[in-house]
Amino acid sequence: MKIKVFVVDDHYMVIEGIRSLLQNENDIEWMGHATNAVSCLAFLKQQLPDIILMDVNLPDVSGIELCKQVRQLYPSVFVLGLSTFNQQPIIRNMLENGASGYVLKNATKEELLEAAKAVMAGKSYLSFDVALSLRKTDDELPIITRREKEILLLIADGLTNAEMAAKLFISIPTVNTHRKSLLNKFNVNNTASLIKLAAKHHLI
Amino acid sequence: MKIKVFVVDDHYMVIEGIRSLLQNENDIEWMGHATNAVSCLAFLKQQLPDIILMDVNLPDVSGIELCKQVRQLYPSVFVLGLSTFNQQPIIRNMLENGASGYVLKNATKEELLEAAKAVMAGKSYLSFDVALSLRKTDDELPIITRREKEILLLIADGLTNAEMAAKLFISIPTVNTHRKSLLNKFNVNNTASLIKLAAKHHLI
DNA sequence: AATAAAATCATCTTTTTTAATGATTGATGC
DNA sequence: GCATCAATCATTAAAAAAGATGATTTTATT
Repeated sequence: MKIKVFVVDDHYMVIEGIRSLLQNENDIEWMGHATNAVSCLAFLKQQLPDIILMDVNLPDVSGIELCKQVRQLYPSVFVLGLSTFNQQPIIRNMLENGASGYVLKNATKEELLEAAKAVMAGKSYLSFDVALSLRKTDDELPIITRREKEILLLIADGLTNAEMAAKLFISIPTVNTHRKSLLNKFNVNNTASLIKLAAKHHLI
Repeated sequence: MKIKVFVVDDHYMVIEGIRSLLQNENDIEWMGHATNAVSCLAFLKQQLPDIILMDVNLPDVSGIELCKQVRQLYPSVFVLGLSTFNQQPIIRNMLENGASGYVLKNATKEELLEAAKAVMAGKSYLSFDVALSLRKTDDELPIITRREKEILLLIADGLTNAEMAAKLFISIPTVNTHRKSLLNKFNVNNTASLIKLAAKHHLI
């Protein structure tokens, strides 16, 4: 029984690369590809693969959203996240939305096959670097509350405390409190460092 | 006379994709690949391709640096930049360091061939989106001076004006002046917006 | 050599942020 | 029901950034 694989990625080179890597594998059946979320969903109405290799950066809908939809509509289809960068929040998000694993684009053929087989066996698979960085992140990225995140985004948009207070219907001292706890949690001394860190972790 | 092509990219999928796309082309001779700058330079000591397809994000040295070195050591070898994202400052930098063009990783086989031929004919080639965004950038990304850039980096590192002044052996008002002209040039009102914008454009 | 651009410094004012402390209310989880 | 945490607000003060203007000295560029 071959593993039916489908790829969603907006880069032809990557699609072609995966196809080329897997084409002579006896265990793999290539079902085709899509370059965006819409055509991926259209394809799934016709046929169901066993595994979708899914890039997280798609031109229309984000891979995270697509992953969520696919898993809801077709629970039998496993999703393997795929991307160039080792971005913890995104990877975390993919996994929370039903992805069975995550491989980076520098994966070898062997790693791809290993991942596919692990997923088909009901296990999950993470590239070594991904697993490593996910573990590290737990310690490094502070846990911030809903409200703090909201404030963070507004700070990044350049609002002053007064503007945020008006926008959120709360008092200026309250905004200030959240702001201070952000600085505390991220262990920085001023807005500049805060925004830089947040940008680095793709929070804004 | 076939065009001899060599690829430098740290993603196997991309290398394999390009190889697969070009392998049946009569005009193209595949010379091999490297996954980092060091092995690329090692290869060039043995043989010289006509064109190097070069990713800008390499694990050891940046593509920009590698491009510069290759062009200095082997002026007959053309470099075509290659990357996932349409990052204006990086692209600009590659071109300034001798690259003959730039293609995105969602390029089709046709586009790759067109780019290769253009480069061999002494022309330069830019993906449509790249050309578009480079033109747009001229208006959108302000030109900042050396000193301003220096200040920008220090602000992002969380230094206060006083700390920067001490570090750069200049007065606090001077730091302030640079800081204000940064806000002016980026057309923002405060540090938060400035850092966010700078991060977006990969300046910090 | 002349012009323009960059880097430097000064003064003064206003706005904003950061800091330090304390306190109340409501929700969540055990 | 009790403990914990999130979210709210208050007061006061110091530090920092932002805004407005003007001026001098290097450094590039033509």
